[in-house]
Amino acid sequence: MALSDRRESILQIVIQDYIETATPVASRHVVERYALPTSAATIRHEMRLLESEGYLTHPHTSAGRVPSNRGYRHFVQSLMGHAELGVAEQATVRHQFFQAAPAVDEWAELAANVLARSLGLLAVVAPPQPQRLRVRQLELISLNDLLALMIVVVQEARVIRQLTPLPAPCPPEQLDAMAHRLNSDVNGHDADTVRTVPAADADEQAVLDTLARVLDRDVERSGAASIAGLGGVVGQPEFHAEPERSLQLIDLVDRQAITELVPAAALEEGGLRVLIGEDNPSDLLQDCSLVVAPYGSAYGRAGYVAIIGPTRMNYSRSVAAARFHSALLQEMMDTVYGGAA
Amino acid sequence: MALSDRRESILQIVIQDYIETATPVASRHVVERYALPTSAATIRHEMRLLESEGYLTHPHTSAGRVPSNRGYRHFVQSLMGHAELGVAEQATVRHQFFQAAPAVDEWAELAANVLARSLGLLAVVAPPQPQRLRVRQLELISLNDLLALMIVVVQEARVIRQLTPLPAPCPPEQLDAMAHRLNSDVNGHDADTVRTVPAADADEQAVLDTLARVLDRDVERSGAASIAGLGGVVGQPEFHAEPERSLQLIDLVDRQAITELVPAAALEEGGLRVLIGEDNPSDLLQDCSLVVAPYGSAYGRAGYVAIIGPTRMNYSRSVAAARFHSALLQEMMDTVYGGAA
DNA sequence: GTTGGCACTCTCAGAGGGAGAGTGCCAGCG
DNA sequence: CGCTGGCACTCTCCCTCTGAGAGTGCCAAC
Repeated sequence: MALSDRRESILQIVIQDYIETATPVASRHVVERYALPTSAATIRHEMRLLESEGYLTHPHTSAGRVPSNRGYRHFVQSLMGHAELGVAEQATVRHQFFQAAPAVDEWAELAANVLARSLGLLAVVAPPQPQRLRVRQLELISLNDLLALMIVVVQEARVIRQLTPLPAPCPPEQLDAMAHRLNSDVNGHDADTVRTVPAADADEQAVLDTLARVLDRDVERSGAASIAGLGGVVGQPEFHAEPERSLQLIDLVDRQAITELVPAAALEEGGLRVLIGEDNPSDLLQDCSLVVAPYGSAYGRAGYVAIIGPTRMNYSRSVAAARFHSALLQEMMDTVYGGAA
Repeated sequence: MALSDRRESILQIVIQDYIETATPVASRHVVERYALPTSAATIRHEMRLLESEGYLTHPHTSAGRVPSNRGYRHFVQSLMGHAELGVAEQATVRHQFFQAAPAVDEWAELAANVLARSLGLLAVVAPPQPQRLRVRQLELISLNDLLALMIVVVQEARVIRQLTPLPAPCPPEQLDAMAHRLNSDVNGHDADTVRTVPAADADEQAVLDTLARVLDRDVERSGAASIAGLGGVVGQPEFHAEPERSLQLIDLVDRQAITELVPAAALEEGGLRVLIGEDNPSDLLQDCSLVVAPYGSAYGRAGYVAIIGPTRMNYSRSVAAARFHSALLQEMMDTVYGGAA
């Protein structure tokens, strides 16, 4: 059922006002604040119809109107338009990335921090997960005769450090020689092919075993997402009323398990998605919304930029910010990896 | 003023009971639960004296007794004894460290996680901060003609990654040659001496500049502490009553600024310290206690293991765990760096 | 020094009541 | 037919009051 123009703009006003004030919106308030040419009674009448169509709700008889999830969904799809981050803000963010020029692994963290600060919501940024890691350079640093620090630079622009025990004593010069010898053998190899490289002695075997293991392990671990903005989101009024929910969320962030909240299905299509309330599979997010923007699918399982907040979040800003950051991360990855995929 | 034996044991019972139950301890409860050979009235009499001496307090007339900060302090100094972690628990933790054999930078994170889980409190583990970083090995990986990924292995067993723009186009082979050339020039140098190395051309100058900058920058950054257990600590009953305080704490953790709460003075003496309530300089911790165990002072500014929780924390377990983990980290650093300091 | 008894104090939870905020509806008007 | 002002109605919120319960403080007796 299509909504009349006036009804749509009233819906828009109610939603925007509620997003801003977090208190139920009264008919009189709407008329006064937005200087509408109608009376409160008329607005009440329209609101009543909007409610019967499922776009608004009523906490109790004598309260103002609150958007329903259906209302938010309509707002996101048709009403809010296609906002972009302001030019100045875009420039500031780009500056932070290119000026600080952080290490590749820290892009996600920087992005999460910037997003969390600017939106006051929870931001989760997960880097793409390569299917496999290929060795680019192997370094062995002797710590003592029986222990070496292995440093592996992989083609996927990550660096892995790992302590490696050596079964037979191996002085520094010998270790250097081994590293030199192995480098040509393992260059470009992934975990599986590293396992087929023949070893000259027990120490070499130990090094190769460790190498294969860390290449496998880091494929898993690389999914480690950066999280920021917990303080902002649990400070939102909707969390004051329900401390248990805050605790659950805090615990999830604390255990770095927040990624469970982002359903894999949301990443498959490749585009930006907004999950509102019960759209979320997780119980914890039944009163929350999730904005997900995937990126970097060319480099393995896609990474994403996600924003989590109460359903009463500023969708316009959130969507614009998520879109901008995912595009920026995509652009930076393309610069660094080139067509490496 | 010295306490009689009986009064001391009553104080001990009250503190331990309160630590366990988090509710004010009544005289009758003490007699019944601990099967004392006296009547409740006698206990009341003793408690009254303990209160007049400042070891206990009274939330209100008809409530049981609660330890005062002075009481906790006396408990920590004289009553709780010198507990050690159980042998089985020690073995489990050691196993986690040696089995997973995480990279050096991840020790702190692992320690924080283990501590937080086992104590249910906030754990902060900061690695020692070297005064300066010295280059051990420099790698340059060509991303395109104008952009290189610099990887610096420093003697302090850390690895730094940094994107480096190149003012003049530089093909991969040339970059390799430059890295090779520079390696002998910068080996063993710190930021200051790197700045004195002469450059052959603009690209080399750019690389050296970046190198000096990151060596400086990472000295700061290496202080980045690992934090875990936020969920556990804000779940404690003392935080339910004061949501603002929880929010402040959450925000501090979120901003990674929790290290501000650990006063530098506590690290100077070198031994384990317990700061109770108003011992803490921070306002936020007026009702909390902090257990700090420094380690690794031989490798720069000392790192530490810190436990933060309500004053009603299990001091015995916390102190034992902090002591054990700081010793373990010290031991692991000694293994890896040898006498490198 | 220890004990039982008893009055006293304070909290906590639930009930009641008035003020305030907003709606729903109706009758009248352009 | 849509819009408007008016008014009754409902629900929350906050304040107060009250009774039950928990523990202490003190006293007189052992």
